[in-house]
Amino acid sequence: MSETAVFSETIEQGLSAWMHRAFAEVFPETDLAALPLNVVATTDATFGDYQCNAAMSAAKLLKMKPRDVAQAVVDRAQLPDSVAKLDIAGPGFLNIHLSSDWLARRLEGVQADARLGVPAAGQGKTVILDYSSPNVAKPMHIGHIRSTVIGNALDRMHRCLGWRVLADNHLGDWGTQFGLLILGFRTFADPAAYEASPIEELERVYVASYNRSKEDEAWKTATRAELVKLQQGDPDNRKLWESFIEHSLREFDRIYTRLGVKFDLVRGESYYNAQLAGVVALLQAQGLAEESEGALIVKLEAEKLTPCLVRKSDGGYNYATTDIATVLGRTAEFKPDAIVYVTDERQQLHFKQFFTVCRKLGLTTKLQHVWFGLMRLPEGTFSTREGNVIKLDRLLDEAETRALAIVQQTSPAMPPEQQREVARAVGLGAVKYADLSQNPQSLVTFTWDKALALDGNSAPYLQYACARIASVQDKYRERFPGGEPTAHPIRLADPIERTLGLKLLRFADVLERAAEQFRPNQLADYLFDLAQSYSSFYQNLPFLKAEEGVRESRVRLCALTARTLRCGLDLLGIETPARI
RNA sequence: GCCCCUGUAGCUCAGUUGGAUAGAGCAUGGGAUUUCUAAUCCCAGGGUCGCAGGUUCGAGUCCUGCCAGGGGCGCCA
Repeated sequence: MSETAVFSETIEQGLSAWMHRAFAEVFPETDLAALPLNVVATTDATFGDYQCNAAMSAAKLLKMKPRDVAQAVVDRAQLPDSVAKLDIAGPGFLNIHLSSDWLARRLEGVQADARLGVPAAGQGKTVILDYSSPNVAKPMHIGHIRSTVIGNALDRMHRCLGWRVLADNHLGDWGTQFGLLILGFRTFADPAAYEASPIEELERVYVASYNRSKEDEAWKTATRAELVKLQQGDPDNRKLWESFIEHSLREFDRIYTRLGVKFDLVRGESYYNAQLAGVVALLQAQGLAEESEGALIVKLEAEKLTPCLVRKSDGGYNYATTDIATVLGRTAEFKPDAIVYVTDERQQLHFKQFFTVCRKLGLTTKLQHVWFGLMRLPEGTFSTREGNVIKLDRLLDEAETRALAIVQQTSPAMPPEQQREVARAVGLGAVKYADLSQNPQSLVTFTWDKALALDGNSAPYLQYACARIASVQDKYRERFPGGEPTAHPIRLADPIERTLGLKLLRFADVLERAAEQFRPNQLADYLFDLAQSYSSFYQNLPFLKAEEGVRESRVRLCALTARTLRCGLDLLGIETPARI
């Protein structure tokens, strides 16, 4: 959606602006700028379509009773074309009833708009999204899916809103693990196995080397020496390191292709190596860093944070230094308005520390840590070292297998090739949706049944709704050849179709809020709600058998629903097969 | 010991940043199909929002304390 926006504001934004004007006109002597005068959708349709709660919060400032404030607004506010009725309920709720005719015209406008009524809120702004970021030489497992899938949804959502997005895969391609890997590789690796299945072999080597380091001090020292050699540019170690990265990237790319994830930049930690000494020098020059126990730290006592370590006592640098160098590099090169990191909850303190250090360096770019709950197994956490990981490939395979069984059962007439294609989209969609429909910050315990749910609030339900609509459109063309739905106006006569129309028009508001709050689950919730409204509409109202005019209006609502669902699912990285 | 997060129906989870009678899905019970894809729809039961105080017109949401679980706390990332 790169076209110029037709709609400069959403419905909530339009109504909120109206309420601002109304309050300013009715109470010109009081400054209400600090109050939240925004309009939101009602929680219950019986109250109306949208509501404004400002009268109650303004009451104290105005030294009036909340109901009197509301009454004054109702008495004196000019109703815009969109509003049919404004009334008061309870302690002072202002309930807004939109004109059905206005809604219908708006729906027609949205249908004609390539951007589905979504304003380009991010036009001219740049955001760098740092997500996925797996460690080289380790397999991608179910713990990586959250960062990848959530990050990619945020990526797509921001692009849709007109942002210039730079998705950067900040690979873990530098650090202590390479000492273990290099020595381990020379000692334990099987070249044939490495050729055949590089990551698996590297994983085996890593675990063996790690285990030995725990019981063999000499081994541990030797791995450190290999790391130092690598960092000093030793050609042999360098060559091995490059080989690890190359093989890992090939494997990662295969999974990213499978997941439909693309990055604009793949710059690992090693990309910033040359800048690390300069970062530390800068911190020292500004008097921010000081020596402590042989290491160099930035004290953050005023911020009530523990110190941030920027250089180890052995002279090596660690991740805080790398992250600072990365921010400095990114701001210099791309001038972003925001940099967003998507990682698990364990890194909260680290980001607080390193954001604070960035502020002390005078950096003003918005820095945002979007964290999500760590994925656990029912029996506890998992790790490569423990060897109890569930690999991402296996999860995706299992998803497709389960979906295929259902496709074969419900669509036996479909050609096998197409069944597999549908099962692929449905299975992957189910896995992604299971993650995206949840508040990112909630704790997640992995179970197969939960991750692969194919019924209820799940991607297949939404995909099914899309497939039904495609079928409706086919039937329409078949039975009414030459019929042109858009030649007829949209009407919202029945309450069920009015509800559907109202929900369709909320898309832009939901998308903006979900992106602003970095919460794809708000979009997922909305899509499910929309699909439920559609299913109810589909089940309870005839359209192909309705009279001309009503029929076309309903077919248009179907078409707009399909586009909204497709667009929304696409923003979540979920495909919608034409048929299921 | 200190800091962060989580606690909502039998289970899995939402809850638009303080709004109206706390909502979905799964599971359970009942109903709907000669007609647009039944992976559907309609209806019902099911709640001390961890516990106790506080703030105010109004608290699942904010503040304090406690309980339970998870995570973190300078040389891993």
